[in-house]
Order: sequence, then C-alpha cells, then structure tokens
Amino acid sequence: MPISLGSVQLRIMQVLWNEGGATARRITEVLSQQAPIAHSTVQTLLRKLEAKGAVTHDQTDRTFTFRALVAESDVTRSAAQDLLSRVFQGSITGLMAHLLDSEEVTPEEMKRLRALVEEKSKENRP
Amino acid sequence: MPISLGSVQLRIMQVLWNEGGATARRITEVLSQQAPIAHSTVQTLLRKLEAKGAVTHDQTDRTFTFRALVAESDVTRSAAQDLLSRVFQGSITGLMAHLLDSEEVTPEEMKRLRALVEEKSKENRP
DNA sequence: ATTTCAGATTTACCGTAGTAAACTATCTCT
DNA sequence: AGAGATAGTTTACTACGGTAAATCTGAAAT
Repeated sequence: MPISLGSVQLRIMQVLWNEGGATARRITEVLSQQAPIAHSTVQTLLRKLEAKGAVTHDQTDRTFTFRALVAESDVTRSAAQDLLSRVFQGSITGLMAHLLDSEEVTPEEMKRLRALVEEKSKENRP
Repeated sequence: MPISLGSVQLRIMQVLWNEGGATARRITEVLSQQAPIAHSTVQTLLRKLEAKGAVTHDQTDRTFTFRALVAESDVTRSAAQDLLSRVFQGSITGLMAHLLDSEEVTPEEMKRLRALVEEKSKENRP
C-alpha cells in the first residue's frame, strides 16, 4: 500500500526529512514561514501521520520529537509514478514535453537534464 | 484557479477527450472495462464536473451528451506543475531521475526522450 | 393501457485532509 | 502559591471525492 499524503502532510514530512527530526513547534515555525498555520493543526496532522505509520516520536520531558518512518524517495517515487500512470498513461516523454513547454528551465537545469538522459541512455544499452 | 480533478473524474475526462463527447452510459461502459463502476456514480461525478465548469452537455431526446470544457493539456500541465513544485521543489531533473530509476523504460521511449531533450536544449541556445 | 426500461435527479453515506478552538496537564517564574 | 506559558489531547466542523441506492419521469413494447 503506497503511503499517500496530503499537501500539508507532505510539507510536514519534508521538514522531518530535512532536519532529521523535529518537534511540532519547530514544524509549525517552518511551515508558517510560507503561510500561517495554527500549531494545533500541525499537531493534528502529525497524529494522523503517526496513525498511518508515516512518522513516529520519541519523548523527552513533555516534548515529542517526531521523525519520519517512510523514506523521502519512496514517497516521491510513488507520487511520480502515480502522476505518470494516471495522467500521462505511462508516457515519460509526454510528461517531459509538458514540463519543458510550461516551465522556465534554466540552462543549468537543461544541462543536468541532458546529462541525466544521456547517462541512462547508455546504461540501458552499454 | 487551476481546475483539479479526482482520479475517477480524470478518467471520465479522458473518455471525453478521446471521444470528443459521450453519454453517461458510454462513459460507464468504458470505465467498467477497467473496474466495475455504478452508472449512478458516473452520473454523480459528471454533475460535479459540470458544477465546477469542467464539462457541459447538450440534450437530444432524453439523453445528455457531455463534452469537455477544459483542455486536456491544461489539466495535464497543471498536474505536472503541481507535482513538480510540491514534491520535487521545481527540480525537473529530480523528477526525471526518480522516474528513470523506478520505471521500466523501453529503448523506444528512451530514444524519444533523448530526442526531446536534445531538441529543447538547442531551442534555448541556438 | 400497463408494464418495463432507461434516462436523469435526489438523497445519503463514508473516508480523508485540513482547519482550529477548547481543554488538560505540567513547568517555570515571581 | 498563583500566573502564565507550553505541550499534548479532545472535540468539532468544512469540503471534497467517491460510492451508490432510491426515486421520478418519460418512452417503448406487448
């Protein structure tokens, strides 16, 4: 069962992935930098994340420190696969075409991307 | 406001995009090929889609024929952008790396993809 | 004409995400 | 000891997606 996260849940997870572990308070602070969010909202979502096995917590004194139980790569991979299959019927090229058309892609990014594709290209047929 | 669709709603839209227009009955038939779905479910979702301006319908006799009001490219583009920004912080390379790692990519697909990237690469810096 | 069929509409759930106030317990500072 | 801050818990509500039965309504068939 592919763990699926809402958008705020994802942002909470991203804080945990970045920082290794964090208190609810810390997460509230980080998320509030983008848009204000009530501390109790963060706590509620942490509870829900814990209920579905995405995070756990250790306790010191009265404070919980949460950490991720699922790997970032698992979540991002399944999100990407989901989009690919649902929206683009599995066509990576189709997905890429859309992105390259609609996003501003810096020359740097373009270079990295080309290198990546070349790399993988060789890999499959050495 | 970027029109956002649920997964079944998207599949309904895909039928409309493919066929230009379709009755609820027709949509039920197509969707049921993958997994059974009640006709009334399809009708409910068509209603919700119409409520948010994604589709409209013409009537002949007692039967509605629905057609899409939003373009496939708009929906797919915004879905791709959404994933890119939310999950991959805008890094197309990051997204691609995940896909190329986790998906089985046929040599054909790889070739098309390479061609696409080369093309775009030149385009930006002729 | 009465039944049956096939549309569409109404009504009703459930689950999940997000939102957050209200409440309880504890700790700390004066 | 009392006041205030802080942590976590309970409770509550909204919105949306999905699910589908029940119902209404007009057309077709016998």
